Amino acid sequence: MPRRYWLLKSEPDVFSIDDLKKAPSQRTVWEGVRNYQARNLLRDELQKGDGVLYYHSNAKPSAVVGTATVVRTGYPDPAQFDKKSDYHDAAATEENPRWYVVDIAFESIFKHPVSLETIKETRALSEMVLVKRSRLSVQPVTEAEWKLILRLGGGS
DNA sequence: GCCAACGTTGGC
DNA sequence: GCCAACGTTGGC
Repeated sequence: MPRRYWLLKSEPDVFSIDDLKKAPSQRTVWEGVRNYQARNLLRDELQKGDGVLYYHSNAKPSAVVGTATVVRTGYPDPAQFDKKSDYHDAAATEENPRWYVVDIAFESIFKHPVSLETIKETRALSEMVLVKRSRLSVQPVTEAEWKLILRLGGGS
């Protein structure tokens, strides 16, 4: 399987790319996804080594702000079993987990964040899931989209 | 902070 | 299985 590409959304107030850069080993568990379609992608599709566009949603401005790498494939989200967590799910059990996570590692912060506005204005990016189905928080990205966004981001 | 879009729940 | 009610996301 060749390397694939994904876009992951996070609100910077909750967990920004700077938080990822400062995290231990510059890694994090991508916890808290509570949408079935996104869950299926995390559980079944994201592979070690895949590229991640890190997107800040609910931000000023909302933008792709850098990149990360998948470093561990899907496994049950520990937070669903944690009664004290905001992400606790009473219907989930260790035998029958409902939600999944991957681990990602920091890769780069763009010199120039690629804003949603720019993405909408760029014809070659107009088919991105981000534009078409804006609410999905884990999305596939094509290789062409990946390359163009990295170019627009101007490196790290 | 508003609210449109969209996903989920649950009664029937 | 339909669909109204409700909750959440996320751009603006």
